[in-house]
This record gives sequence, structure tokens and C-alpha cells, in this order.
Amino acid sequence: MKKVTIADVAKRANYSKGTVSAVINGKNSVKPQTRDHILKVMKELNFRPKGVARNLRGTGQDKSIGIIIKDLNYPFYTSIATGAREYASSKGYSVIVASSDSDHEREKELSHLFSAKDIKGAIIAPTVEGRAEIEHLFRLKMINYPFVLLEDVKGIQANVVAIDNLKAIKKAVSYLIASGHTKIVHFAGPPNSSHTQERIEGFRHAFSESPLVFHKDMIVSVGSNYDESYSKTLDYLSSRRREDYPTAIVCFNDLQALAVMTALRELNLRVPQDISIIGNDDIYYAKIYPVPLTTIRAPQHEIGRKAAEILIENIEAATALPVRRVVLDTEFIIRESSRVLQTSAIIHEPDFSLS
Amino acid sequence: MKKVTIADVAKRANYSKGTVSAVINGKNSVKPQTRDHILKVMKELNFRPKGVARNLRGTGQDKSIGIIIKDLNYPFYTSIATGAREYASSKGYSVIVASSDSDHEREKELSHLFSAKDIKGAIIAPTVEGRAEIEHLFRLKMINYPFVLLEDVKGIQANVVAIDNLKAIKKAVSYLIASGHTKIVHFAGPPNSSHTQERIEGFRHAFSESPLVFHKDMIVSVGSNYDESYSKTLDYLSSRRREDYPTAIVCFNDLQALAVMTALRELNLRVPQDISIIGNDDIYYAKIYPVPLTTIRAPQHEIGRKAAEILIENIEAATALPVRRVVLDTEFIIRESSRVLQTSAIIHEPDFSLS
DNA sequence: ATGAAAAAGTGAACCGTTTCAGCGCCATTG
DNA sequence: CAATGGCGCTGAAACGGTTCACTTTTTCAT
Repeated sequence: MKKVTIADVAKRANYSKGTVSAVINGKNSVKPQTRDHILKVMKELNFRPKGVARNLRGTGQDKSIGIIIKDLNYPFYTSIATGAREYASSKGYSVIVASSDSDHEREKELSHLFSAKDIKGAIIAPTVEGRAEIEHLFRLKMINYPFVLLEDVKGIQANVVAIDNLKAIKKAVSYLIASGHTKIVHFAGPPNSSHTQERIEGFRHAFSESPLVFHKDMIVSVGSNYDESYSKTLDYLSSRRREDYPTAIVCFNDLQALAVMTALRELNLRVPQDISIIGNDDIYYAKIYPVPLTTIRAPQHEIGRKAAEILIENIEAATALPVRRVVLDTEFIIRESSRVLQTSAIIHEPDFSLS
Repeated sequence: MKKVTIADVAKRANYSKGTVSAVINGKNSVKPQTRDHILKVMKELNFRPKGVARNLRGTGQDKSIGIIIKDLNYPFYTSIATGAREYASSKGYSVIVASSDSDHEREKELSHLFSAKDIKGAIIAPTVEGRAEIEHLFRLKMINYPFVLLEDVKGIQANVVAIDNLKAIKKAVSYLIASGHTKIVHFAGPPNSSHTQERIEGFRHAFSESPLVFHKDMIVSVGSNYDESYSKTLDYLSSRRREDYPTAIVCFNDLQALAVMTALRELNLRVPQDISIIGNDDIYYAKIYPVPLTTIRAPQHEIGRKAAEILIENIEAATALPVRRVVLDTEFIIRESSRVLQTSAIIHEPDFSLS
């Protein structure tokens, strides 16, 4: 079963390749009768013109960028993609999205696919597992393929647009401490994620700058999956006495926070009266929830937008540009899932914004 | 600024194109010193090998399909995409996603992009505005490009995987009527969507098969956007007397239902005690909400899976396959956002499943 | 030093389209 | 009736890589 080419069609139809090409491209220099005949032959042979061959001639003029995210179903990522799309559109670029599902192999495949298809550049939320396999990124560098990472990857110098996770969590935890909370716990994310580490660090930092003392039991490994978070919350609380419950839980992300809140309802615990909950990311659904979530907002649109901006700059540059690293600010948004136990001076610090 | 080609690199480096090609592809028949030199020249010239040219030779062996959805941020669509991805992966295909944002122009561009990039086939959630512009679909047919639609488009014969919206809504409304509700209202979706029409029809059908009589005031145009739905709900209720409130609202989709519930809370109305709410789609967040949503479940994964299956079948077929149309069943899921006012015989019908 | 084998590099053919100058033919015009 | 022009079509060049049979260079054992 060999590939059917335009030459096969031409031969079978008794016309030249040029004429067949004209038909495919809807040129009006073909008389209707010829056109119909050629169309019929195309159908008979099930001829599928190879798109790439067309783009060989001409300057391959389509403008397109790709974005590789970790999860198609987590609004945090789709919002970033949307931000990127908006900016890209304004510059005349199409955007395609693919999910690696945090699978390093898939990420590699997709980055190959993008470059092989002459997608002009890529925004990548990288998944580095253990001993970072990053050859695919090196390959992209070798072929001068423009890309922007959404997370630092050590060992490679590349454009990055990210947020300061450590600082973000620290701000939130400091706020809780200033609000009189003493029994604070952090529900950590997936063990292999760099975000998880950074957030744990942020948590510790807040303590080190307070009168309170950090203890490793304050970090509970929970993960980011909804069902898992839900059941681990149940486990965690039911394994200890009521008076040992934390008064505040700082969650890895908003989805986890929603799971935690659902579990608390199950146990007839009220948020925030019994336990304060703080999320992370500020996904769309965080504010829809009846107890709107206090959370750390990552500027998702801005992240996507900025990444797209840097990417397109690089795509359009004639010569290699210096690598850029942009860290965007997060914003701590106090809504209704957290409460102040007792006011202290510190709470009047400037940058606690309200929403 | 002409495109830098492999020949330019070869010339500048004083080697042949073949050797440069070998370097790019990591062949080990190049001595390290040469390799380094060529890499340096590639960097100097900012040489970006054109991916498509590589794929010309060889059978363009990568397997990939694309999916065009209407909204990257609505979980209904991303779940479909995920279902498609799962099946496609099992067959060795990569999947890329793009959002048309319900913009017909963008949909057209993307379908062009996919075929131009030799993405092997596409799943498309079509947006037809007014006088259906569907030439791009005809073009795909002309070039025998395999695709599957997620909605019927009149005027074109193509593979379709869809659900029966009319039947789905009818089932839900019949249930409400059987539960003793008489003041039922439908909050309809975006005016130009075929889903909107089908759902309105379903609503009417349910009435025509009941003792109750349909009146056009029962259909309220609300849309699917969250903020809009929220404010229109407020408007709707505040413009009438309390005793004229409906006892049940059948929503266009789950996101709208969430918006409606938020608005009801604002007005101190309880769900389901004061008003029953029924959603549509069964998105992920519908069951996370503290008042789990009674809704009509569209089998999102199955839709994606089935579409991918048909698509890949067509991609791999040597000859054109007959067009298929698959209608998947919905499931009415009774959770806590709706209540029974008064039991009647009809309620014991078989296919009301519980969750 | 020598010859054979291994390594490194060459270059022309090839992939499947598009493009476009030009050709033959027919209809129109003066 | 010759000249003109437009239509429909042809065919070869071009696009930018890869491939591989072959040549040149290097290595190494004798």
C-alpha cells in the first residue's frame, strides 16, 4: 500500500500534475468538467495530498506556536494556555495545546512533534523526573528551536516565565501566623514536583521568621489528585484527637483545597470557623465555591501572555536573543475560607490585598 | 532576511550538506571536532532546520491527530479531549488540542493548520454561525482528510459522534413533572448554538407528553457564560414576585447551573428546598460543589474515545470508509440539587439512575 | 613503510508538492 | 483573413532536507 501521490492522480486522470494541483487549490483556471473528473479520480484513489510538501515551496507562511501543559483538566494550565492564545492571536499566531500528563516521555514526543511539524516555537511546562532527563531540551537548543519554560529546569539555560512559589506560600503562612494561628499544617503536593519542594520551603521560611517553631509533622504528604486528597484528609483527621486538629491548613493547590473542604464537610467541620483553608493558584472554580477560597493567586493569564510574548520575540528575531527569566508576582487573596483568630500588629503589613 | 538552509551551514562550515545533516541527527559517523565546528556554525547562523522538509523523505511516520474544541476552559470539552487522548495513545497516536472559542473563522484556520501540518486527522466540535459556512469541511472532504464531528452539521455528510440532547432534557423535565413540579423554567444557552435549540425542543416535548401546558415564557435566554448567567438569574428573579418564582430551573449546562446556584444564595434562596436546579453535562466540578448537582451526564470520555476510534479507523483505512453516525446515551443523575414535591406513578419509570 | 580495514565525508538522487513561463487552440475583432 | 487575447493546460524547476553508495582519510597491525 504505497502512498498515493499527485502524480498518480494526474496519470490516472490523464492530466498533468499542475492541473491536479490547481484543482486542489481551487484555482479557477480549470474548466469545471476537468475539475469534476479530477475530483472523481482523487476520490477513487483516496488521495490525501501531503500537507508538508506543499509548505516546502513558499516561505511556509503559517504562524503557529504550541504549548505543552501537564494537565488538560486542571484550570490553572488551561488558563495559562488561554492567556498565551490571546496574545498569540493578536500577533497572528495560532496556538495548539498538548498535555504531557506529567509524563516525561510524552513531553519529549510532543516537543519532537512540534518541531517536526514546523510549529514555530513552544511553551513548555516541563516535567523532570528524578535525574532530570532533559536531552530533548538540549536538542531543541541545538536546532535553535525557540521555546519558553514555565518552570526552572536546572542544568539548562533557557527562557523561563515562572512565579516565586516560595515567597507566595511564605506570605500566606505569615498571614496565618499574624492572625493568631499556631496549629498550622501544610498539605504538600506530589513528591516529585519541584513546586512541592518550593512550597514546603516557603512554609518553613515563614516559621523561621516568626516566634513559632517549625516541626516536620506540619508537612503532610497529600498529593494534588482530588480523590486522593479527599481520602487522605479524612485519614489525617480521623487518626488524631479533636483537640490536636490544626486550626489552619495551607493546601498545595486549589483543587486539593476543594477536596479538603469536602472532606471537612463530611466530618461536620466548618470552614473557616473550625479550620481555615488556604488554597493556591486561584483557579476559576475557587471563587464559585459557596465558601469562596482564600488563596494565592498565580497570574495565569499573565504567565501565558508573557511566555507567548517572549516566545514570539524569539521566533521573529533574525539572530539568537539572550535568554530571559521572568518571575511574576503572586497575590494573596483573602476570601472566606480563612479567619483571623486574634489580631496582631503584623497583620497590617502592606501587601495583603483583599478581594 | 532569507531563510538559512542546510546548504548555507554546509558552505560556511566547509563540509557537505550530508555531514551537517548527520550532525543534526546525532549520527556518530562524524568526528567530535567536526561536529563541534558545525554546531558552532549552526548557532552563528541561527539555523533552524525546516521540520517539514525532513519528513518529505521517508513515510512521514509520526502518528498524530488533532482535536478542535470550543472552549479550553470548560471541563466538558477537556474531558472529551482526554478521552480521545487515552484511546489515541493506546494506538500510538499523539494528540494535540486547539480551541476555536466558538469562532468559526478560527475553526477554519485550525482545520487548515492541521491538514497543512500533516496531522493525520481531526475531531472537530463545529461552530456553525447563522447561514452555516461549512466550506472548510467540504475542503477537508475534497482532500480526503479524515475527520469526525462532535455535532451534526446540516448540509454535510460526515462522521459524527454525538449525544441526543433532546431526549436528555426531555428525560429530566419529565422527571420534574412527575415529581410534582409545575412551575418549571428552562434557562437556555447561547442563541446561535444548535445545542440550545435541541434542548429547548426537549423541554417542549416533555410538556407535550404531560398534562401540563407549555408556554414560551418558560424559556429564558441566559447564555452559558458564568458571569452573564449569574447576573441574568438575579435579573430574572428580582423582576417578579416571590410567588411567581419557578420551583425548578433546568439549566443549559453545569457551569450555568453553578452560576444560578450562586445567584440563589445571594438571594437567600435554598437549593433544593426553595428551587430545584438541574444541570447538564456532569462536569467534574458538578459533584464537588457542596450541593451536588442533579444533572444529565454526557459520557465525555466515551465521546472522545469513540470519536478517536472512528477517526483512527479512517486514517488507517486504505480506502474511503462509509460515514458513521454514533449517538451515545446520556444518563440522568439525581443528586442533591433537586427535590421531589409530590410523588406520582410516573416516577417509578425504569431509567432514572441514582448516583 | 605498507596494505587493509575502519572511519569520516561527499554529492547526487529523491521525497511530493507548487509555481509559472509558455504553448496550442479557439473566439473575437478590425 | 490575420492579428489578438484569453483560456486551459503542460512540464520542468524549485523548495530544504535525507539517504546511501561511494570516495577519501585515518588508523593500525604487520
